[in-house]
Amino acid sequence: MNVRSVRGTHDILPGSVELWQEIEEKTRLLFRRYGYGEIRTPVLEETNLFCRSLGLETDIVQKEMYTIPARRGRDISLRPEGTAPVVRSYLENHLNRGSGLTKLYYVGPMFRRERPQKGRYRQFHQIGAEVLGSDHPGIEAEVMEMLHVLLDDLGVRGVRLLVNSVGCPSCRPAYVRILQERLLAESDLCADCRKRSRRNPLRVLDCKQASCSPVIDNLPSILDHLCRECRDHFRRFREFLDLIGVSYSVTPRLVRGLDYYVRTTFEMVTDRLGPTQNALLGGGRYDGLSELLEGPPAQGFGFGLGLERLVLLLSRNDQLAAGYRSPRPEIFFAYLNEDSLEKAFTLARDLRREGIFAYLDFGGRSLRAQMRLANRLGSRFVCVIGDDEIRTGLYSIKRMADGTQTRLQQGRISRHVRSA
RNA sequence: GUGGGCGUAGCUCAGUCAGGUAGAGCACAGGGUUGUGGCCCCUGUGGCCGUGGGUUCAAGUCCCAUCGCCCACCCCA
Repeated sequence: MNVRSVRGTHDILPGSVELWQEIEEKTRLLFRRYGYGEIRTPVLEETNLFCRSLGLETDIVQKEMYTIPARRGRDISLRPEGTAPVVRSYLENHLNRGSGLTKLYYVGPMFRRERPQKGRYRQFHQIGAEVLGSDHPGIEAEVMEMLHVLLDDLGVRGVRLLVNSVGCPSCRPAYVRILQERLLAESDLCADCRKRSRRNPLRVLDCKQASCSPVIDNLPSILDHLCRECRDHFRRFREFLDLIGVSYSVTPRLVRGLDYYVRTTFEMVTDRLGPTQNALLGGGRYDGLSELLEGPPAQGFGFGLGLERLVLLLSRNDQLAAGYRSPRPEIFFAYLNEDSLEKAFTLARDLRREGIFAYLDFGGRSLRAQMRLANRLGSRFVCVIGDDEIRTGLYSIKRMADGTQTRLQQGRISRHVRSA
Protein backbone atom coordinates (compact mmCIF):
# COMPACT_ATOMS: atom_id res chain seq x y z
CA MET A 1 0.00 0.00 0.00
CA ASN A 2 1.36 3.40 -0.86
CA VAL A 3 -0.66 5.50 1.56
CA ARG A 4 0.67 5.57 5.09
CA SER A 5 0.00 7.57 8.18
CA VAL A 6 2.00 10.78 8.32
CA ARG A 7 5.40 10.53 9.95
CA GLY A 8 5.19 10.74 13.69
CA THR A 9 1.47 9.98 13.80
CA HIS A 10 -0.08 6.68 14.77
CA ASP A 11 -3.35 4.85 14.69
CA ILE A 12 -4.62 3.64 18.03
CA LEU A 13 -6.28 0.35 17.23
CA PRO A 14 -8.81 -1.84 19.00
CA GLY A 15 -6.87 -3.85 21.51
CA SER A 16 -4.82 -0.89 22.64
CA VAL A 17 -7.44 1.84 22.54
CA GLU A 18 -9.08 0.28 25.58
CA LEU A 19 -6.13 1.23 27.74
CA TRP A 20 -6.47 4.81 26.56
CA GLN A 21 -10.14 4.74 27.41
CA GLU A 22 -9.45 3.41 30.86
CA ILE A 23 -6.89 6.11 31.54
CA GLU A 24 -9.27 8.80 30.35
CA GLU A 25 -12.19 7.46 32.36
CA LYS A 26 -10.19 7.32 35.58
CA THR A 27 -8.85 10.78 34.92
CA ARG A 28 -12.26 12.31 34.35
CA LEU A 29 -13.67 10.70 37.44
CA LEU A 30 -10.80 11.83 39.63
CA PHE A 31 -10.52 15.36 38.29
CA ARG A 32 -14.21 15.87 38.82
CA ARG A 33 -13.72 15.08 42.50
CA TYR A 34 -11.19 17.88 42.69
CA GLY A 35 -13.55 20.34 41.05
CA TYR A 36 -12.22 20.47 37.52
CA GLY A 37 -14.46 21.00 34.53
CA GLU A 38 -13.51 19.77 31.08
CA ILE A 39 -12.66 22.29 28.41
CA ARG A 40 -12.27 21.55 24.71
CA THR A 41 -10.44 24.18 22.79
CA PRO A 42 -9.74 24.12 19.05
CA VAL A 43 -6.71 22.31 17.75
CA LEU A 44 -5.94 25.41 15.68
CA GLU A 45 -4.95 28.72 17.22
CA GLU A 46 -3.40 31.89 15.96
CA THR A 47 0.34 31.35 15.80
CA ASN A 48 0.72 34.53 17.72
CA LEU A 49 -0.79 32.98 20.81
CA PHE A 50 2.10 30.58 21.12
CA CYS A 51 4.79 33.06 20.13
CA ARG A 52 3.72 35.39 22.85
CA SER A 53 3.14 32.88 25.60
CA LEU A 54 5.87 30.29 25.12
CA GLY A 55 8.52 32.79 24.13
CA LEU A 56 10.24 33.40 20.83
CA GLU A 57 13.45 31.76 21.95
CA THR A 58 11.91 28.39 22.70
CA ASP A 59 12.50 25.39 20.48
CA ILE A 60 8.78 24.94 20.05
CA VAL A 61 8.25 28.34 18.52
CA GLN A 62 11.55 28.35 16.68
CA LYS A 63 11.21 25.12 14.79
CA GLU A 64 8.52 22.76 15.99
CA MET A 65 5.17 24.30 15.06
CA TYR A 66 2.97 23.26 12.19
CA THR A 67 1.97 26.62 10.84
CA ILE A 68 -0.51 27.38 8.12
CA PRO A 69 0.01 30.70 6.39
CA ALA A 70 -2.99 32.98 6.45
CA ARG A 71 -3.63 36.70 6.26
CA ARG A 72 -0.65 38.78 7.22
CA GLY A 73 0.02 38.49 10.92
CA ARG A 74 -2.75 35.98 11.38
CA ASP A 75 -1.05 32.69 10.66
CA ILE A 76 -2.57 29.75 12.44
CA SER A 77 -0.82 26.77 13.98
CA LEU A 78 -1.64 23.36 15.30
CA ARG A 79 -1.36 23.68 19.06
CA PRO A 80 1.97 22.46 20.43
CA GLU A 81 0.75 22.53 24.03
CA GLY A 82 -2.41 23.06 26.01
CA THR A 83 -1.92 25.82 28.53
CA ALA A 84 -1.90 28.84 26.24
CA PRO A 85 -5.15 27.86 24.50
CA VAL A 86 -6.88 27.29 27.82
CA VAL A 87 -5.78 30.66 29.13
CA ARG A 88 -6.86 32.25 25.86
CA SER A 89 -10.29 30.69 26.22
CA TYR A 90 -10.47 31.64 29.88
CA LEU A 91 -9.91 35.27 28.97
CA GLU A 92 -12.07 35.26 25.86
CA ASN A 93 -15.05 33.67 27.59
CA HIS A 94 -14.68 35.55 30.86
CA LEU A 95 -14.54 32.34 32.84
CA ASN A 96 -13.18 34.28 35.79
CA ARG A 97 -16.57 35.77 36.55
CA GLY A 98 -18.13 34.52 39.72
CA SER A 99 -15.79 32.57 41.89
CA GLY A 100 -12.19 33.54 42.11
CA LEU A 101 -10.96 30.09 41.29
CA THR A 102 -11.41 28.34 37.95
CA LYS A 103 -10.31 24.75 37.48
CA LEU A 104 -10.18 23.31 33.98
CA TYR A 105 -8.84 20.12 32.45
CA TYR A 106 -8.40 18.89 28.91
CA VAL A 107 -7.54 15.75 27.01
CA GLY A 108 -6.44 15.94 23.43
CA PRO A 109 -3.83 15.90 20.70
CA MET A 110 -0.88 18.28 20.49
CA PHE A 111 1.50 18.71 17.58
CA ARG A 112 5.21 19.29 17.41
CA ARG A 113 7.36 18.86 14.35
CA GLU A 114 10.30 16.93 15.76
CA ARG A 115 12.03 13.74 14.78
CA PRO A 116 9.84 10.99 16.19
CA GLN A 117 11.35 8.73 18.77
CA LYS A 118 10.26 6.36 21.47
CA GLY A 119 7.80 8.27 23.63
CA ARG A 120 7.89 11.31 21.39
CA TYR A 121 5.66 11.82 18.40
CA ARG A 122 4.56 14.60 16.10
CA GLN A 123 0.97 14.14 17.10
CA PHE A 124 0.89 13.21 20.74
CA HIS A 125 -1.75 13.44 23.42
CA GLN A 126 -1.86 15.24 26.67
CA ILE A 127 -4.01 15.31 29.72
CA GLY A 128 -3.67 18.66 31.35
CA ALA A 129 -5.26 20.72 34.07
CA GLU A 130 -5.09 24.42 34.84
CA VAL A 131 -6.02 26.29 37.97
CA LEU A 132 -6.70 29.93 37.25
CA GLY A 133 -7.19 32.78 39.69
CA SER A 134 -5.06 31.69 42.62
CA ASP A 135 -1.45 32.16 43.54
CA HIS A 136 -1.74 30.08 46.66
CA PRO A 137 1.02 27.50 47.12
CA GLY A 138 -1.53 25.11 48.59
CA ILE A 139 -3.26 24.65 45.27
CA GLU A 140 0.04 23.59 43.76
CA ALA A 141 0.44 20.88 46.35
CA GLU A 142 -3.17 19.85 45.79
CA VAL A 143 -2.49 19.36 42.07
CA MET A 144 0.50 17.20 42.81
CA GLU A 145 -1.42 15.16 45.30
CA MET A 146 -4.14 14.64 42.71
CA LEU A 147 -1.56 13.43 40.19
CA HIS A 148 -0.11 11.17 42.80
CA VAL A 149 -3.52 9.56 43.26
CA LEU A 150 -4.08 9.28 39.51
CA LEU A 151 -0.80 7.49 38.89
CA ASP A 152 -1.40 5.28 41.86
CA ASP A 153 -4.90 4.41 40.60
CA LEU A 154 -3.48 3.50 37.24
CA GLY A 155 -0.81 1.33 38.74
CA VAL A 156 2.17 3.45 37.72
CA ARG A 157 5.10 2.86 40.02
CA GLY A 158 8.50 4.38 40.41
CA VAL A 159 7.66 7.98 39.57
CA ARG A 160 9.62 10.70 41.30
CA LEU A 161 8.41 14.24 41.84
CA LEU A 162 10.93 16.98 41.16
CA VAL A 163 10.18 20.52 42.27
CA ASN A 164 11.90 23.84 41.92
CA SER A 165 11.28 27.54 41.95
CA VAL A 166 12.40 29.64 39.01
CA GLY A 167 11.73 32.94 40.74
CA CYS A 168 9.75 35.82 39.38
CA PRO A 169 10.40 38.94 37.31
CA SER A 170 11.68 40.75 40.35
CA CYS A 171 14.35 38.27 41.34
CA ARG A 172 15.12 36.07 38.35
CA PRO A 173 16.80 38.68 36.13
CA ALA A 174 19.44 39.37 38.76
CA TYR A 175 20.14 35.66 39.10
CA VAL A 176 20.30 35.21 35.35
CA ARG A 177 22.89 37.97 35.13
CA ILE A 178 25.03 36.33 37.79
CA LEU A 179 24.62 32.99 36.08
CA GLN A 180 25.56 34.42 32.73
CA GLU A 181 28.70 36.06 34.07
CA ARG A 182 29.84 32.77 35.50
CA LEU A 183 29.00 30.86 32.35
CA LEU A 184 30.78 33.22 30.00
CA ALA A 185 33.89 32.74 32.07
CA GLU A 186 33.70 28.96 31.72
CA SER A 187 35.64 27.19 29.02
CA ASP A 188 34.55 23.59 29.57
CA LEU A 189 31.03 23.83 28.18
CA CYS A 190 29.62 22.08 25.15
CA ALA A 191 28.95 24.10 22.03
CA ASP A 192 25.23 24.27 22.71
CA CYS A 193 25.77 25.52 26.20
CA ARG A 194 28.09 28.24 25.00
CA LYS A 195 25.29 29.40 22.76
CA ARG A 196 22.77 29.12 25.58
CA SER A 197 25.06 31.07 27.86
CA ARG A 198 24.53 34.08 25.68
CA ARG A 199 20.89 33.70 24.68
CA ASN A 200 19.17 31.85 27.53
CA PRO A 201 21.53 31.04 30.40
CA LEU A 202 18.89 29.22 32.43
CA ARG A 203 18.72 26.48 29.82
CA VAL A 204 22.31 25.53 30.49
CA LEU A 205 21.10 24.07 33.76
CA ASP A 206 19.07 21.60 31.73
CA CYS A 207 21.99 20.33 29.65
CA LYS A 208 22.36 16.58 29.71
CA GLN A 209 25.88 16.41 28.33
CA ALA A 210 28.04 14.57 30.82
CA SER A 211 30.89 16.94 30.07
CA CYS A 212 28.89 19.90 31.30
CA SER A 213 27.84 18.32 34.56
CA PRO A 214 30.81 19.31 36.70
CA VAL A 215 30.45 22.92 35.64
CA ILE A 216 26.72 22.96 36.23
CA ASP A 217 27.04 21.38 39.62
CA ASN A 218 29.18 24.29 40.75
CA LEU A 219 26.95 27.04 39.44
CA PRO A 220 25.04 29.20 41.88
CA SER A 221 21.57 27.88 42.68
CA ILE A 222 18.54 29.93 41.84
CA LEU A 223 17.11 28.97 45.18
CA ASP A 224 19.76 31.10 46.85
CA HIS A 225 18.73 34.10 44.81
CA LEU A 226 14.98 34.16 45.23
CA CYS A 227 13.32 37.31 46.48
CA ARG A 228 11.61 37.17 49.84
CA GLU A 229 8.15 36.55 48.35
CA CYS A 230 9.33 33.73 46.13
CA ARG A 231 11.29 32.18 48.95
CA ASP A 232 8.25 32.25 51.23
CA HIS A 233 6.05 30.88 48.49
CA PHE A 234 8.38 27.98 47.82
CA ARG A 235 8.74 27.19 51.51
CA ARG A 236 4.99 27.26 52.01
CA PHE A 237 4.48 25.06 48.97
CA ARG A 238 6.81 22.44 50.38
CA GLU A 239 5.09 22.61 53.74
CA PHE A 240 1.84 21.72 52.03
CA LEU A 241 3.49 18.84 50.24
CA ASP A 242 4.85 17.57 53.52
CA LEU A 243 1.43 17.96 55.07
CA ILE A 244 -0.17 15.69 52.47
CA GLY A 245 2.69 13.28 52.61
CA VAL A 246 3.78 13.53 49.01
CA SER A 247 7.50 12.97 48.69
CA TYR A 248 9.63 15.04 46.35
CA SER A 249 13.13 16.18 45.65
CA VAL A 250 14.12 19.79 45.28
CA THR A 251 15.95 20.13 41.98
CA PRO A 252 17.42 23.57 41.35
CA ARG A 253 18.44 22.48 37.86
CA LEU A 254 14.84 21.95 36.86
CA VAL A 255 14.20 24.95 34.63
CA ARG A 256 11.74 23.73 32.02
CA GLY A 257 11.48 24.95 28.49
CA LEU A 258 8.84 27.60 28.39
CA ASP A 259 9.26 31.25 29.20
CA TYR A 260 5.98 31.79 30.96
CA TYR A 261 6.84 29.88 34.11
CA VAL A 262 7.38 31.70 37.39
CA ARG A 263 8.02 30.40 40.88
CA THR A 264 7.02 26.76 41.24
CA THR A 265 7.92 24.34 38.47
CA PHE A 266 7.73 20.57 38.67
CA GLU A 267 8.11 17.35 36.76
CA MET A 268 7.32 13.76 37.43
CA VAL A 269 9.97 11.51 35.99
CA THR A 270 10.62 7.82 35.72
CA ASP A 271 13.73 5.91 34.78
CA ARG A 272 11.67 3.41 32.84
CA LEU A 273 11.34 5.61 29.77
CA GLY A 274 15.02 5.93 29.04
CA PRO A 275 17.51 8.49 30.25
CA THR A 276 16.21 11.56 28.45
CA GLN A 277 12.56 10.85 27.69
CA ASN A 278 12.08 10.50 31.40
CA ALA A 279 9.47 13.21 31.91
CA LEU A 280 6.01 11.77 32.27
CA LEU A 281 4.45 15.10 33.07
CA GLY A 282 5.53 18.62 33.83
CA GLY A 283 4.13 21.96 34.72
CA GLY A 284 4.34 25.01 36.86
CA ARG A 285 3.07 28.43 37.71
CA TYR A 286 2.47 31.07 35.06
CA ASP A 287 1.14 34.16 36.79
CA GLY A 288 2.18 36.55 34.04
CA LEU A 289 0.77 34.62 31.11
CA SER A 290 -2.58 36.36 31.03
CA GLU A 291 -0.86 39.72 30.76
CA LEU A 292 1.39 38.45 28.00
CA LEU A 293 -1.86 37.84 26.14
CA GLU A 294 -3.01 41.35 26.98
CA GLY A 295 -5.53 40.13 29.49
CA PRO A 296 -6.07 41.32 33.05
CA PRO A 297 -3.73 39.94 35.71
CA ALA A 298 -4.60 36.34 36.41
CA GLN A 299 -2.53 33.79 38.23
CA GLY A 300 -2.30 30.31 36.89
CA PHE A 301 -0.88 26.93 37.65
CA GLY A 302 -1.06 23.73 35.64
CA PHE A 303 0.57 20.71 34.11
CA GLY A 304 0.61 18.56 31.00
CA LEU A 305 0.91 14.81 31.04
CA GLY A 306 2.13 12.82 28.06
CA LEU A 307 -0.41 10.10 27.35
CA GLU A 308 1.82 8.11 25.02
CA ARG A 309 4.42 7.92 27.74
CA LEU A 310 1.87 6.87 30.28
CA VAL A 311 0.60 4.19 27.92
CA LEU A 312 4.17 3.06 27.37
CA LEU A 313 4.62 2.59 31.09
CA LEU A 314 1.35 0.79 31.52
CA SER A 315 1.80 -1.47 28.52
CA ARG A 316 4.57 -3.25 30.37
CA ASN A 317 2.22 -3.75 33.23
CA ASP A 318 0.60 -7.07 32.31
CA GLN A 319 -2.50 -6.64 34.38
CA LEU A 320 -3.61 -3.64 32.38
CA ALA A 321 -2.36 -4.11 28.84
CA ALA A 322 -1.99 -7.81 28.27
CA GLY A 323 -5.20 -8.48 30.13
CA TYR A 324 -7.41 -6.96 27.51
CA ARG A 325 -9.65 -9.19 25.46
CA SER A 326 -12.16 -8.08 22.93
CA PRO A 327 -15.74 -8.56 24.06
CA ARG A 328 -17.07 -12.07 23.54
CA PRO A 329 -20.33 -12.69 21.72
CA GLU A 330 -23.02 -14.08 23.94
CA ILE A 331 -24.54 -15.92 21.04
CA PHE A 332 -23.25 -16.66 17.56
CA PHE A 333 -25.70 -17.46 14.77
CA ALA A 334 -24.49 -20.11 12.36
CA TYR A 335 -26.60 -20.79 9.29
CA LEU A 336 -26.64 -23.23 6.42
CA ASN A 337 -28.26 -21.43 3.52
CA GLU A 338 -29.90 -18.22 2.42
CA ASP A 339 -33.26 -19.02 4.07
CA SER A 340 -31.67 -19.73 7.41
CA LEU A 341 -29.51 -16.62 7.07
CA GLU A 342 -32.67 -14.55 6.90
CA LYS A 343 -33.97 -16.21 10.03
CA ALA A 344 -30.66 -15.71 11.81
CA PHE A 345 -30.65 -12.10 10.70
CA THR A 346 -33.98 -11.33 12.34
CA LEU A 347 -33.26 -13.41 15.42
CA ALA A 348 -29.98 -11.56 15.95
CA ARG A 349 -31.80 -8.27 15.64
CA ASP A 350 -34.36 -9.32 18.24
CA LEU A 351 -31.72 -10.39 20.74
CA ARG A 352 -29.67 -7.24 20.24
CA ARG A 353 -32.75 -5.22 21.04
CA GLU A 354 -32.79 -7.05 24.34
CA GLY A 355 -29.24 -5.99 24.96
CA ILE A 356 -27.53 -9.22 24.02
CA PHE A 357 -24.28 -9.30 22.04
CA ALA A 358 -25.31 -11.42 19.06
CA TYR A 359 -22.81 -12.20 16.30
CA LEU A 360 -23.63 -13.03 12.72
CA ASP A 361 -21.02 -13.72 10.08
CA PHE A 362 -21.48 -12.73 6.46
CA GLY A 363 -18.36 -14.37 5.14
CA GLY A 364 -20.20 -17.17 3.34
CA ARG A 365 -18.33 -19.79 5.32
CA SER A 366 -19.14 -23.41 5.72
CA LEU A 367 -20.86 -24.43 8.92
CA ARG A 368 -17.63 -25.85 10.19
CA ALA A 369 -15.84 -22.59 9.52
CA GLN A 370 -18.58 -20.68 11.29
CA MET A 371 -18.23 -22.95 14.30
CA ARG A 372 -14.51 -22.38 14.32
CA LEU A 373 -15.03 -18.66 14.13
CA ALA A 374 -17.52 -18.77 16.97
CA ASN A 375 -15.01 -20.67 19.03
CA ARG A 376 -12.20 -18.28 18.26
CA LEU A 377 -14.34 -15.31 19.21
CA GLY A 378 -15.11 -17.00 22.48
CA SER A 379 -18.86 -17.09 21.95
CA ARG A 380 -20.74 -18.58 24.86
CA PHE A 381 -23.54 -20.03 22.74
CA VAL A 382 -23.99 -20.93 19.11
CA CYS A 383 -27.39 -21.13 17.49
CA VAL A 384 -27.34 -23.37 14.43
CA ILE A 385 -30.11 -22.67 11.96
CA GLY A 386 -31.00 -24.91 9.03
CA ASP A 387 -34.11 -26.17 7.31
CA ASP A 388 -35.07 -28.35 10.31
CA GLU A 389 -35.16 -25.40 12.67
CA ILE A 390 -37.20 -23.28 10.32
CA ARG A 391 -39.68 -26.12 9.75
CA THR A 392 -40.13 -27.00 13.42
CA GLY A 393 -39.62 -23.57 14.98
CA LEU A 394 -37.21 -25.13 17.46
CA TYR A 395 -33.69 -23.71 17.43
CA SER A 396 -30.57 -25.61 18.33
CA ILE A 397 -28.59 -23.78 20.99
CA LYS A 398 -25.17 -25.14 21.83
CA ARG A 399 -23.27 -24.14 24.92
CA MET A 400 -19.68 -23.96 23.81
CA ALA A 401 -18.11 -24.51 27.19
CA ASP A 402 -19.30 -28.10 27.49
CA GLY A 403 -20.80 -28.84 24.09
CA THR A 404 -24.31 -29.49 25.35
CA GLN A 405 -27.08 -28.63 22.98
CA THR A 406 -30.80 -28.02 23.43
CA ARG A 407 -33.67 -27.02 21.18
CA LEU A 408 -35.68 -23.98 22.13
CA GLN A 409 -38.57 -21.97 20.84
CA GLN A 410 -37.64 -18.59 19.46
CA GLY A 411 -39.03 -16.68 22.44
CA ARG A 412 -36.99 -18.68 24.92
CA ILE A 413 -33.55 -18.03 23.47
CA SER A 414 -32.75 -14.78 25.22
CA ARG A 415 -33.72 -16.14 28.60
CA HIS A 416 -31.56 -19.18 28.06
CA VAL A 417 -28.58 -17.05 27.08
CA ARG A 418 -29.09 -14.74 29.99
CA SER A 419 -29.50 -17.39 32.63
CA ALA A 420 -26.51 -19.54 31.84
C1' G B 1 19.19 19.08 11.61
C1' U B 2 23.07 14.86 12.98
C1' G B 3 24.32 9.57 13.84
C1' G B 4 23.13 4.18 13.96
C1' G B 5 19.91 -0.10 12.76
C1' C B 6 16.19 -2.25 9.71
C1' G B 7 12.82 -2.80 5.00
C1' U B 8 11.43 -10.56 2.16
C1' A B 9 3.67 -13.53 2.59
C1' G B 10 -1.71 -10.32 6.52
C1' C B 11 1.88 -10.89 11.26
C1' U B 12 6.85 -12.53 13.43
C1' C B 13 11.09 -13.58 10.91
C1' A B 14 14.99 -17.14 8.17
C1' G B 15 17.64 -16.68 3.49
C1' U B 16 22.30 -11.68 2.31
C1' C B 17 28.79 -13.48 4.70
C1' A B 18 30.39 -17.30 -0.12
C1' G B 19 25.04 -14.52 -6.64
C1' G B 20 22.11 -20.07 -9.37
C1' U B 21 13.88 -22.16 -9.31
C1' A B 22 11.10 -17.51 -2.90
C1' G B 23 11.17 -20.22 2.62
C1' A B 24 9.27 -21.38 7.97
C1' G B 25 5.88 -20.58 11.98
C1' C B 26 1.37 -18.15 12.98
C1' A B 27 -3.04 -16.39 10.50
C1' C B 28 -6.55 -17.36 6.45
C1' A B 29 -9.42 -20.99 3.08
C1' G B 30 -10.93 -26.14 1.86
C1' G B 31 -10.96 -31.19 3.38
C1' G B 32 -10.46 -35.58 6.92
C1' U B 33 -16.63 -35.13 9.52
C1' U B 34 -22.97 -34.50 3.02
C1' G B 35 -25.64 -30.00 9.92
C1' U B 36 -21.41 -28.74 14.71
C1' G B 37 -15.81 -25.56 17.57
C1' G B 38 -11.17 -26.49 20.41
C1' C B 39 -6.48 -31.05 19.68
C1' C B 40 -4.49 -33.61 15.47
C1' C B 41 -3.62 -34.67 10.14
C1' C B 42 -3.77 -33.44 4.67
C1' U B 43 -4.15 -29.69 0.94
C1' G B 44 -4.39 -24.79 -0.76
C1' U B 45 -4.45 -19.15 -1.32
C1' G B 46 -1.09 -15.47 -0.53
C1' G B 47 5.49 -12.12 -2.27
C1' C B 48 7.18 -5.87 -8.33
C1' C B 49 12.32 -9.56 -1.64
C1' G B 50 10.64 -0.86 -0.15
C1' U B 51 11.71 1.90 -5.01
C1' G B 52 15.01 3.23 -9.16
C1' G B 53 19.47 2.43 -11.56
C1' G B 54 24.20 -0.35 -12.17
C1' U B 55 27.58 -4.94 -12.35
C1' U B 56 26.68 -10.07 -14.19
C1' C B 57 25.02 -15.37 -18.55
C1' A B 58 22.23 -14.91 -13.85
C1' A B 59 20.80 -10.28 -8.19
C1' G B 60 16.44 -11.05 -2.33
C1' U B 61 21.94 -11.64 -2.13
C1' C B 62 27.18 -7.32 -4.85
C1' C B 63 27.55 -1.58 -5.99
C1' C B 64 25.16 3.44 -6.23
C1' A B 65 21.05 6.41 -5.31
C1' U B 66 16.40 7.20 -3.13
C1' C B 67 12.07 6.58 0.03
C1' G B 68 10.07 4.62 4.50
C1' C B 69 10.16 2.76 9.54
C1' C B 70 12.66 2.28 14.24
C1' C B 71 16.35 3.86 17.78
C1' A B 72 19.61 7.59 19.59
C1' C B 73 21.44 12.95 19.91
C1' C B 74 19.16 17.99 20.56
C1' C B 75 14.79 19.34 23.25
C1' C B 76 10.70 18.16 25.56
C1' A B 77 5.02 15.53 27.32
